[in-house]
Amino acid sequence: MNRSAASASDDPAAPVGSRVARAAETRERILQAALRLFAKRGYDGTSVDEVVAAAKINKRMVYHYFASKQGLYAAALERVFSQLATIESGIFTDAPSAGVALERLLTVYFNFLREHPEFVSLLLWENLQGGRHFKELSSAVTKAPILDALGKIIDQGIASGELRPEIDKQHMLINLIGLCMIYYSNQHTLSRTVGLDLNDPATLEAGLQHALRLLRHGFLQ
Amino acid sequence: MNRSAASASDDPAAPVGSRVARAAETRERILQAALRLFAKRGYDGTSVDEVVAAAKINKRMVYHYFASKQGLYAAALERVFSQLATIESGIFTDAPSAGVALERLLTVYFNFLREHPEFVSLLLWENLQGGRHFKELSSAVTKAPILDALGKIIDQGIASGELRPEIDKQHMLINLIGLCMIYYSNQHTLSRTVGLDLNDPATLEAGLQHALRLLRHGFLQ
Amino acid sequence: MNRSAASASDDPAAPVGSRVARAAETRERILQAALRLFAKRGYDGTSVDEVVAAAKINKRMVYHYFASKQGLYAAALERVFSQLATIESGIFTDAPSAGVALERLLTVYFNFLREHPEFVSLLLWENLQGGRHFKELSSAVTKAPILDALGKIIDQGIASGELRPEIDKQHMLINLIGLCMIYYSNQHTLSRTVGLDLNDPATLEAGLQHALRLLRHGFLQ
Amino acid sequence: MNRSAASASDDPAAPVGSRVARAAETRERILQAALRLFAKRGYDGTSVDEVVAAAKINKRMVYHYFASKQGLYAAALERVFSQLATIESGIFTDAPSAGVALERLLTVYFNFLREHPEFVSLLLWENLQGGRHFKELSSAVTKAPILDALGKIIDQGIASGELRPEIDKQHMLINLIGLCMIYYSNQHTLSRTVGLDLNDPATLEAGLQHALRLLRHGFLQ
DNA sequence: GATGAATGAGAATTCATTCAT
DNA sequence: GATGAATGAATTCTCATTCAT
Repeated sequence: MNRSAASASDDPAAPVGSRVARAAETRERILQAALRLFAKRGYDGTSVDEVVAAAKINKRMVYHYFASKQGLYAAALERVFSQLATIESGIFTDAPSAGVALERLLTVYFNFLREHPEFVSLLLWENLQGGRHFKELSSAVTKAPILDALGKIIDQGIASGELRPEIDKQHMLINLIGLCMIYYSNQHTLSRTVGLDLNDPATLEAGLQHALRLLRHGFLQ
Repeated sequence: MNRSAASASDDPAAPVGSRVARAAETRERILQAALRLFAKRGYDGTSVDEVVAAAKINKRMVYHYFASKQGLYAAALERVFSQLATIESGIFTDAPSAGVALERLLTVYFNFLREHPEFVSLLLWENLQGGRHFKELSSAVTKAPILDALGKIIDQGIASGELRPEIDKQHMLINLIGLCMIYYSNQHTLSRTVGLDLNDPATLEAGLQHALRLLRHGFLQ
Repeated sequence: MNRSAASASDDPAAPVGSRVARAAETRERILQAALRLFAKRGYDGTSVDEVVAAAKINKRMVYHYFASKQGLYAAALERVFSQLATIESGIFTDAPSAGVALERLLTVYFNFLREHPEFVSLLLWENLQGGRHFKELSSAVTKAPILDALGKIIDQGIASGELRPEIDKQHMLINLIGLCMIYYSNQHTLSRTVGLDLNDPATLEAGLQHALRLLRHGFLQ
Repeated sequence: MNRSAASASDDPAAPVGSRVARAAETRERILQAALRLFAKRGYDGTSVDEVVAAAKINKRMVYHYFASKQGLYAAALERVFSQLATIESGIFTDAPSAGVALERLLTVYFNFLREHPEFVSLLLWENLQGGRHFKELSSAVTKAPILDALGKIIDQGIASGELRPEIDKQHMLINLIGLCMIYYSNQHTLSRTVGLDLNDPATLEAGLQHALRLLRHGFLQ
């Protein structure tokens, strides 16, 4: 968090103000502007000119650093995904039980989505486009690092009799993500459909608690 | 030919083959083409020319019937939402218990999404665009007709002691939708992230069963 | 000759001033402008904007009628080649002898090139580009219609003992074209290299006569 | 590496590996790349970036050594023309007769064109552009060195009665060049028009022989 | 109701050239 | 001498929309 995305100019080998530093800064400015605009308006809804205007750079630089609009989009996608990796650490390691670990995961993921709307947006845009660019990313970025840990937790929980034995780690992860994602992916339509303001922090908090209880107990008494 | 996809030409006041009928058919052809293209490529990714080519009509007709590209998109959105109304009937009315009713709702919704990919797509496109057009639609279309029925079911279930008392009808509906939607909204990225082919019917069926069990029991033994 | 290239608006079915007529006129104006500019500056040296400015039409019309810059170039190439077909008629039909026929051909071709600089230019540009677009043209346009007639003339001339027996119709045609073409294809460099103004009609006339004599007698006494 | 294509690094004053030598080598690499690309794609079809990529040098170097793209083109043109000077030597000096000398000239020129396609290309590009850059070259390069020798040969041939007296040295040279050049300048279009593969060495050899016979005897028996 | 030609603004991308280091 | 980042104008082509018929 204190290691900002624009780390390029923090490189000690590239002193502030040097050509290399300013170049990296330019690249980063473009990427940030693109990230914001792609998230807000999608790939087709964003023009290179808008990115250029937002980043206050010469248009040619976009092609200098990213080769094409598609390349710029791919870079933005990669950047946003690498943020997700910050979640994993410490969720499971010191959890007193499998149940607590799963609840922590739901909580952390729910809050991550709230704090990273560009992640949600880019993820959905990408899926709507058939996941084209996502397929090009290295699996280091796209693989859920949580999955392995989650598998162990679930195995232990089942073995100890804490968790129901039919639980599958892959579908469990999807369930967890679905319970969180829906509050952000369908925020605008759901707000109207169910008559709740899903932009209101209190509503979101209530949603998280509701999902946690569902997870723990199901709906049955 | 006289049994077009849409209901327009079925209007008894518009005899088949009449000018009025052909006019309605033209309108319907445009709307169907737009629906498909908007779902596939989104608003910005679809050009009026593509719709015109797909519908095999004169470009001017789009503006005749829908005034603008935005109008066409709104019509497509409305059409796709009206499909959702087909769900409600008969889910709750003859359910033996509240639990069964909720499980039925999850099942029906899950399968509805599978069979209506354009609904999923347009819904997500719309949310990504801030729900602008959705807000313009009449609440007859956007209100979840299930919500009232769901509320009664839940109230009864809680009263009878079948359901846990903290269950909230609005968040419950969101939970249900989230458990279903995630399989379609994030199909492409999740397939890679968790290593499952979410396009495979068997995988989807397993996902539905997993969600149903979670709903019923939670994860705890 | 009195059937101008812009024949579209002469179509009796399309009265002058009608929409169809004006549309054809627009297409023709674009083609004429393109012809002139491509001949003068080549494919890469000509911008669509320049064509648009010269034709005084909206840029979109170029793509409406010719789909792409390449399509426009191909149309120009085809147009210029169809002009060549005007040569053939009556060169050989009433020639008193094979020798006279060959000399007439040289003369007519030489003068055709003089009067059709765009033909020369486009032909050379096309060869420099590897003949790409030429290959796409229908053979009706690209086949030398003279070749068959020339073959007969030469056969008769050889049979009657008028012509040397080793003469080959294909290489003979190439020789004839080469003797003419060089005066136009290399006009600027040759003018300086040999110290003649190849733009001067008198010089060109002298060149034609020199080529005719060479053709008739060779250089030997 | 120390035997570069150009003569620059052979300069004894610039020892191999010295800064001067490497500088000359850089210049030469640029020139060679430019030569090849200008010949293949023409002036407008070649971008400085392509030259830079082909020569694997820094873009700034082009401007350092050649001031501008035009300067680079002029240098390429000059280089290619200086190759032509290699023809002259020894064609006429020991020819047994004027006729043999002319035939040798045709043969040598024909083969020179075959072996120097960049010469043909650049020559034609230049003519199509109106000979602009050619006019800027020093006459040492552009003057046909053969012309004087050819004049003497022809004068002697006419005087001795070997050659026809109306032969003009300038038009004669043009005739000779035309008979050769056409096989290369119009290679692609003629191949299709006359139905011969002008890329085939055997066809070219037949063409040369045909031209030689025409030169010697004309077409008449 | 239906047609297709026409428009001008804007799309992504590339151009030759210069700058600071 | 050599580097590569930076520039602004120009490139081909597409956009949503309107016009006259």
